[in-house]
Amino acid sequence: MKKVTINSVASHAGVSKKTVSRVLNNEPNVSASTREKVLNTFKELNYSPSPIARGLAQNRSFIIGCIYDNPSKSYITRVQTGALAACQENNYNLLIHPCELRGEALIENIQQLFQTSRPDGIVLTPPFSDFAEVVEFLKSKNIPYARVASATLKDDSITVRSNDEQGAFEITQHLIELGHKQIAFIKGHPDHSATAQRFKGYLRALAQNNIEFKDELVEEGNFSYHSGVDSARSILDLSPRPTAVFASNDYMAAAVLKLASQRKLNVPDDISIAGFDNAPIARHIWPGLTTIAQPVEEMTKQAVTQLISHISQPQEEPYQLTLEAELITRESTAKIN
Amino acid sequence: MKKVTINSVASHAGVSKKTVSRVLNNEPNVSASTREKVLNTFKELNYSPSPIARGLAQNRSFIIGCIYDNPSKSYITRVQTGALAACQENNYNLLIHPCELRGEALIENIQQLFQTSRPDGIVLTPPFSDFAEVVEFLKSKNIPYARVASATLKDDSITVRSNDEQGAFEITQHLIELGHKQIAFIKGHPDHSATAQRFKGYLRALAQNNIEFKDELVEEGNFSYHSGVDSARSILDLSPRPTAVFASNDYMAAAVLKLASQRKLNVPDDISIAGFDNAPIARHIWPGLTTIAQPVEEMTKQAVTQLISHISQPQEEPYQLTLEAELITRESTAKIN
DNA sequence: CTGAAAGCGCTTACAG
DNA sequence: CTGAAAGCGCTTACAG
Repeated sequence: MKKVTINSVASHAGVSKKTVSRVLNNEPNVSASTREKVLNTFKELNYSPSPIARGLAQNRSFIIGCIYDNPSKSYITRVQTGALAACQENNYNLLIHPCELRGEALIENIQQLFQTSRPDGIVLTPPFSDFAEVVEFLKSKNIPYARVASATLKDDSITVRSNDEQGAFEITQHLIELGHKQIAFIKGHPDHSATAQRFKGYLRALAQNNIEFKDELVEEGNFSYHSGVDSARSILDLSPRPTAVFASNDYMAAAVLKLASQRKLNVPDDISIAGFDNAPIARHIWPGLTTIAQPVEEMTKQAVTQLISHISQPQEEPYQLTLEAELITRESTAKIN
Repeated sequence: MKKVTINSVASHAGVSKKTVSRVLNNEPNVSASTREKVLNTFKELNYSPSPIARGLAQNRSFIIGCIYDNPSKSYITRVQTGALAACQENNYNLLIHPCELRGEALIENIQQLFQTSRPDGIVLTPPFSDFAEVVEFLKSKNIPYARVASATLKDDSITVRSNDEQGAFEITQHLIELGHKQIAFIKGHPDHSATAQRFKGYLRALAQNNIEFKDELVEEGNFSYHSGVDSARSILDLSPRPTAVFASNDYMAAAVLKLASQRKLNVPDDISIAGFDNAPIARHIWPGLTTIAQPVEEMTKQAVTQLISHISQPQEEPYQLTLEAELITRESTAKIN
């Protein structure tokens, strides 16, 4: 069977291919009868227009590329969910392209993406949202992009973030209100802007309550479960042992919980544990983790929706939005004994 | 700045565009000096060929589409990891396209994908790997596809599976060897072929050890954590309470563990719990879950690698491979008290 | 309301 | 070893 193209349809329907194209794109200036004739031919020949040909003619691919390098798989899943929602609403498709932030060939890797495909726009997720090198590259290539959860890099592009500093403040405040003063903190990945933001929120809450900051209570993690295990070990070995631990994400908090359980510590009676992100694991373990719910799906959906609308008609005003995070209290935090 | 195309390069280098195309594609029959001249022009003009134009001319997109509908996010993440590895090795890109198996418009949804993009091939993951309607559709459209973890549907296409029945047999055998006879079982999603396979393995182990099968020990889950909670409730309410629970995946097993912990049951002393998949959560919780490690990434990578090679040159022999699953024992299972 | 021509940026098939 | 022509399947810009 031969491939059916706009030409087959045109000749079969006895019209020009321009008219077929008009019907295809719902353009005006086609008589009702002609339109119907063409529509029937579509069905008869089982015609389906080639997106590649349209792409070449219009210089568009209807593809959004998602660039990420994130130790938290569940974060990526949520990003994808949000991005897909926006794409589906707009007849776009989503291409995923993980990159290694610290790889030798980051920019080459992204260039590679554009050599093999040509997304109409890129959604940048942490840590790339704040990575000047990548942002500059996209700008130099004139590729539309949107940034999710950026915090530090000033850039007049589409940006949707949540208030990490405030979230970290609130959860620390929550621990303080429960009577905790010795609150250990596990930092996230140093390349992620959220890491500094969450640390800031922690510091602000301590300061506001006149609690002395102690460097020995702070551990360097990297958002991975594994790094949480290492940090937990150091923290639980401290003497006196802190009465609470605030980890910069739920994976690391889960690691603290696991290690504490292994050591027969009772959570929250012996030690309170809090996380960040409201990842699935936060409610899948026992006790459930007190955490900060970030609207990751919503942030990404908003960012991609704006990106797509910007692609069709570039806007003057850059779209910048900050969504609020929300404290979720579960069983892992309690009043100090 | 004007867009630089094969024409700009050709005229700038003083050759025909066919020659430029030859250099681009590393074809022979270009003199070393000409090749170098063209290569230099590439750099000088910062030329990057248009994948869309090439796609139209070659009728290829260098895109693989991944179709899925899976309640387990971590499974999807692993599928993506494997598919991406294969794509990257072959200069392909990965498009993700979730579908609702039970949505009214499943086929329309997939058709939609082909109206907005045109992947060169499709990788089908559970439950679609065994879904005749989808397979038939792709076949009718002459779209190359590969199936991951299919178990029941006979189809002479590229298929990579793991031995779910044997894995389930082994983990049940493991529980039996620990002295358990009252082993509850939580089924997976009825639309997934793995569900029946895992149940079969459970039954075979019981039979082989002359343990009577009891219907009341079997709960219907759907692979989601939430369904695990419901099933766990019923199981823990049984009297006498089973001494072990084998859940068809780790999420549901984690749910059993959480509920047991909430009820102050000690795992594994009061009750042993086993899962399936070796999802991250299996090692992130305490006690760690005894489970079956399935090589999901490897299965998908193999499937996509074969798919891509089949796209370039269709093979006669269909590629069919079965990988073995492996029992991982952790702290959640122990000798019966 | 309709269509013929040119073009998107490449490759294929052929000629020399 | 090199290139002119035609074509991939659409859209754009223009003419009527």
